[in-house]
Amino acid sequence: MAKKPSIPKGTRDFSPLEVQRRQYIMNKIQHHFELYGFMPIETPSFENSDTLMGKYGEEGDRLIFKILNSGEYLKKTSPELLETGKENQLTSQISEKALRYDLTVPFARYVVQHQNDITFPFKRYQMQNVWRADRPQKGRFREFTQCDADVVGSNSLLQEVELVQLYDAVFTDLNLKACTIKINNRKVLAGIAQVIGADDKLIDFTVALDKLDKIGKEKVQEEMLSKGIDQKAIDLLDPVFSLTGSYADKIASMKVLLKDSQIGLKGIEELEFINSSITQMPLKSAVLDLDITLARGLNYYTGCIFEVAAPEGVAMGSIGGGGRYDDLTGIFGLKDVSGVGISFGLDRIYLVIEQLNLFPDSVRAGVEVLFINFGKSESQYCAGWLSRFRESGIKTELYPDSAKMKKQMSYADRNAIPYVILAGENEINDGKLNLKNMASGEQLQLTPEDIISRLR
RNA sequence: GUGGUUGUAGCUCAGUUGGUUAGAGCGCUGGUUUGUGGUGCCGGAAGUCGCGGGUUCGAAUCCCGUCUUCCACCCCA
Repeated sequence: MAKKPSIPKGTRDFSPLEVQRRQYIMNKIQHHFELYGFMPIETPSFENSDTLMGKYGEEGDRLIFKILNSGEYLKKTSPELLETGKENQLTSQISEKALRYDLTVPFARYVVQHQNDITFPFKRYQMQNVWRADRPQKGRFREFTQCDADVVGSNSLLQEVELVQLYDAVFTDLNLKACTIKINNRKVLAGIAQVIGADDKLIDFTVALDKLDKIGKEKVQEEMLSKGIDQKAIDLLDPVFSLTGSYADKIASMKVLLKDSQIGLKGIEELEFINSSITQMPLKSAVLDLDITLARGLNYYTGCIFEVAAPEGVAMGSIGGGGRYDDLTGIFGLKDVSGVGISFGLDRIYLVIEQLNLFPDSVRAGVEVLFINFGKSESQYCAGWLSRFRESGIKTELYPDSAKMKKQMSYADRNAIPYVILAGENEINDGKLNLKNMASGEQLQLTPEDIISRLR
């Protein structure tokens, strides 16, 4: 046998059942996107490199899949550059295109490029693959699907409120109870950094703080120290480390800490508004939780940030994330257009639903009815009814060969086809069909019309 | 990018201190009354033991390299 073919690491094939289940999730998400007034768009799988590079931070740039130029790609570069190995310069010379890393940046590019055709505020959704040159691990792939909904051209905090409700609506519909929607605000983080006198270390500070629930207070403090944040500043952070209680309690203590930071208080005010709005229209199954340590999110976020954690007991990274970005389109030359959006991680949601056994049995591939093939004349008799069944919306197939009954029956069995129809000489003479229920074994001689009305 | 882990039939895995034709279960396939599947019984096909190199009389087994799997870190959906 020839060497077995394979696929690149971090990619997957999907079986019929898996595709069916992915579509089940996507259909729910799409349904709610549209209920909330979002319109679909699609963008190319790859963009010009300069559209993507520099938007996700240094780490992000490293993880962008670059596409090698076609033709004589070394022509533009010089031997010296190859020798010295200055990768950044070299990459930009031999690669001018890259696979998209997320859907938000291409969307910002889309908005700027088509600004004259767009009526603001513009609400779009997009469900497409993205690629990251990451090392695969649990729930992490190099090719995966994101489902994004964003609004650009509105500063209103009502958008944030709606997006929280949208998260809740989708997860409720997927029967994924008790997801935690964590919320924080970049302004609050900036405020804290300001108050402790570490404005210039904002990124290091937030990255370290983000790890609090994972590695604990001591380790976080160590990391901050090692990044050059001084002990006095870290001492000032104590109230943040020991923040407990309800959303409102946390807000109250943060107000005290941030009393001298204008930007910090602005962030608190935003968080307060969202909470009071949600309190008036309670979520159906998700929990909104203020998490001051939540810092992640890409470079471009400026206001509220979101992250969704799977239900308790499921070990999985975040299954969704998003936030407000005030100036993403500014990078592409369109000022003063604020955007806010959320993303659903299809692949991780799939894994969570699978682990919790929440895929409905009705989500399955394959037909509902198999006609057993008894031979040429019998299958011709069936052929007419096949079309009638299909026109009635019943997924139907005829076994292609007049193979042994055993083989045909076990085909039905293994494909979990619920009904089999036997039509041999006797049935043809009576003008009937023999309908067999595979689960119960029950068999009935019925007219084709009877069967259609039963199955429809 | 860092650290660890894995790779033997289609699938899940055994394989003893390196020693004759590499095994099991499941699956596949044929038979078991010629119009009846999921359980039984009997038979069969299928693996240059991830790939490349090395040590050895001899390597699935030891060494080196490489790719792959999975996990943690970094980062993220």
